Amino acid sequence: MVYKVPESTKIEGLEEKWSSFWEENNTFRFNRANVKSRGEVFSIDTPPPTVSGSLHMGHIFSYTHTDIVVRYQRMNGKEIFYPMGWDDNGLPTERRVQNYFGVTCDPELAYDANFEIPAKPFDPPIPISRPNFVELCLKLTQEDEKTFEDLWRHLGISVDWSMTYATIGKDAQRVSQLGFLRLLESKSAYQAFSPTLWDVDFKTAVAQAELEDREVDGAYHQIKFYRESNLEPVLIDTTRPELLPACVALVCHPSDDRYKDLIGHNVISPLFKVKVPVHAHELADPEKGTGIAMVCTFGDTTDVEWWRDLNLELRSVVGRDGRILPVEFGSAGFESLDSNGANDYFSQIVGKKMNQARMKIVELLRENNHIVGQERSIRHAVKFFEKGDRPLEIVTSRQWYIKLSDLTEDLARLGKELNWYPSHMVSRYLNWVAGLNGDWNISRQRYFGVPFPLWYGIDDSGSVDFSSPIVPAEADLPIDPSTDVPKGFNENMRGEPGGFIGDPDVMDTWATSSLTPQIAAKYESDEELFNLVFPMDLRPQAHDIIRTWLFSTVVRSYLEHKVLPWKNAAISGWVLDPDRKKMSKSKGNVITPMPLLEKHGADAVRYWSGSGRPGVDTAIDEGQMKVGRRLVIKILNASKFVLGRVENVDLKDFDLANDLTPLDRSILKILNEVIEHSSRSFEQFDYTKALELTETFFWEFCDDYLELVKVRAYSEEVQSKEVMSAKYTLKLTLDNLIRLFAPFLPFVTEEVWSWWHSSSVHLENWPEQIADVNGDEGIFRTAGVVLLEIRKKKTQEKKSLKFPVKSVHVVSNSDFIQRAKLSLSDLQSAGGVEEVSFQVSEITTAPEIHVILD
RNA sequence: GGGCGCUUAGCUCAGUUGGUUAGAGCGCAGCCUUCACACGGCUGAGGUCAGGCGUUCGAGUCGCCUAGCGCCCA
Repeated sequence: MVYKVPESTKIEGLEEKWSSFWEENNTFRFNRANVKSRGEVFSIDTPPPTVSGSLHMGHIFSYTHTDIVVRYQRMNGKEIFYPMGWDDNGLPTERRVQNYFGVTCDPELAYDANFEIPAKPFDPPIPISRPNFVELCLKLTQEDEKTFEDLWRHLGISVDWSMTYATIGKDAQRVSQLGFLRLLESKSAYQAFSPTLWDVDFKTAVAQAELEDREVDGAYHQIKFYRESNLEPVLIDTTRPELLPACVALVCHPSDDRYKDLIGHNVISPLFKVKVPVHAHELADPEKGTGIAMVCTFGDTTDVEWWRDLNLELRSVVGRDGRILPVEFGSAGFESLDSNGANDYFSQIVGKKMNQARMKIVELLRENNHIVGQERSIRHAVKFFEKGDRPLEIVTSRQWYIKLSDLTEDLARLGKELNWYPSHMVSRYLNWVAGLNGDWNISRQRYFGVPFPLWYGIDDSGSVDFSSPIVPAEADLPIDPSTDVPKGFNENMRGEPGGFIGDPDVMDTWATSSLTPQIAAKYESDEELFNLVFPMDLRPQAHDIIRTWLFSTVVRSYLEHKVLPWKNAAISGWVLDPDRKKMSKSKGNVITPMPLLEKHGADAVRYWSGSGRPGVDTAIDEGQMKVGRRLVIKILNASKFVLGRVENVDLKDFDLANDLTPLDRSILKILNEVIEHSSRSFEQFDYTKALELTETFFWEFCDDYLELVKVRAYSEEVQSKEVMSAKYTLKLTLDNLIRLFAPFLPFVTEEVWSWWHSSSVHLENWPEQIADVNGDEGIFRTAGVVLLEIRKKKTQEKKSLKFPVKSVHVVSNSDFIQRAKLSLSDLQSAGGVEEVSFQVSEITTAPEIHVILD
């Protein structure tokens, strides 16, 4: 074809030009017709980004790493299965919808078909029905997805946009519900009425993986209990005096002599006069407070352990809204030695929020002389929902769980079987698995999520029978139990005696997100596809979601398929702000990607990303982006030069062994090494090394090789072996360099490639070593050393680089001189050297090169 | 408290299985408008490899200890 080398090169506009070219030509479509076996596919399971959040540089960073590897694998002959998912399921979306439209969800309301989206948010917020609310969620997430997709296209992420999925989409619902029914069948899922960590603002249960310890201010209050036998006071320290009415026992350490005589006896609580037993338990810390603690149902997770281990009574006083529940002292479970007094005190805190109840109880204790001394301020770790603002409470409720307790050994083994990049990340996973302290609660009392595909029968007396759920047929999935009706019932039996109700809860987002390999691969709806791509080759993600996303995906894959969901996990680090601080909204140091992409160009931003090794936290560095941009410009210009002189050179016409000069063979030898090392690095997911090797070689190629052969390359003497050798080498080297750079800099490489090809460089073969080169790399290196001395002399003399050189005298060992002689004419023309002389000296360690200017 | 990682030039980072004089880029300084490239190029200065002890003919690299930083878990 006729070369289309532009008169002047320009860097702007490459993103728009080539991203639409790729879209129009379906360049990155997964085509199963090209594939005969699983081995010919490279499949990627990326954790879908949360669309209701904003895109940050961490996304750019991590997704670029993946894309670099993907583009290498594609050129290396693999058919690429690279779908993009959107995580639009769950709380972040609900919260965003509430703020964006000024609405709240009230599940009691009926659907309003005429509901109109407000031009600006309702103020104050108005309640709407659950179906209306879900509609708004879907609408907003679609807009968000568009923004995300635009950014990915701008960045040149080579996903197949025809395979996009959403974690709230029909397929995701089907797979999540199917997965759940299978777990139910295998008894890996069970429901229980038990203490649950509860966020009082979101009004939902929270799982272990969503917890976060935060240091908060608290205060110890020293309260008097009284021995049943002689009413002697027993002092306990507590940070939660408001839970006094929920106290069910006191505990001390079995070896704590101070309280030995109390164990097995009762004490009486102040104010409420409830008789509670004293027990010994290993978890009581003799160093903490007075060494004897009050157990309440429930103040924290230790209370839950004590309650279980010691078979204590249940006295719940904490409501799901975080307020004190009404209870009746004197009734079953709340027996008191003075019911009237207890109810009188309790009436003063009922309905109050925890903080207010605490102040009131302290006041009452103090008035009645049940408190010792002043409160002592402390800072202590308290459990929070990672997205929440108030400490978690523990309430007792019906929840669905996935059993993990008997899986820990298998999960640890699977973790070790996975190839981790970098390898030390496995310890994060093993650490988490070893620390698991319960089963996985997958119920959430929320609205926007995948519903449990279950109904419960209602008996004739009107009470719900949770013990034998009614399940739909797998073929009917997905279903919504709040609108769909189980077989054998009709809609007007909903909520009626003898009828049914749907499970009101939705699944934890992780219960869906843990199935992304199955969702993307269309498990049980496209068996052929699933078998071609699962288990996936690569899971790329950041290290902060090992315990959540990676872990839960391994769990689900093991429970459903008994295998790992992927072969490799590439863990990227975090992006830090330019001062190496973690970026966060509260610090106000978040840097958004689009302005940087527009300022430096996508290739330049990718260049910066590509310099971040797997697992290493990396600071945003605009300097690196500038370097990337300079590299892009250099590629354009060097390509323009090379292609301007080699149009009529046919690479096929050449006999490498006989037609090439020693210098030309030398640079090709070095190119071969770059190809070999770069490929090997890519196989280890060490794209950074591959980039560095290619970049270094490219600069050598430009600075030294192009200069050395310029005169030969300009010649039009097509009969001259030397001239044709230079042109051949230039063309071949450029051809390989562009392909070596393609995974990193998809836009500029495609641009340059288009100057002399009609196809996409991204579908070309990854470079292979050039055969029959037989080069001595020392020849090029030697020429480089001499050239450096010539340039140095000119620089020192403040002369331009084209200033002529009268003579160069080289004193060195015979090896060096022999090599220098083999590129003599190139050296002379590149340096403008009139005369070169050599002197062999085997005692000289470093070569002496004397340059005399005119 | 347990675990993982990091500490190399002013900054950001490479440094293979231990092996001459420890590398790169940025920044800095100086120079060059050169016929691919000023959205450039060339040249240069700059390091007690966190500290200590040990193994070794030889340690940035291996082992132990100490300090500091970051993260994960409890």
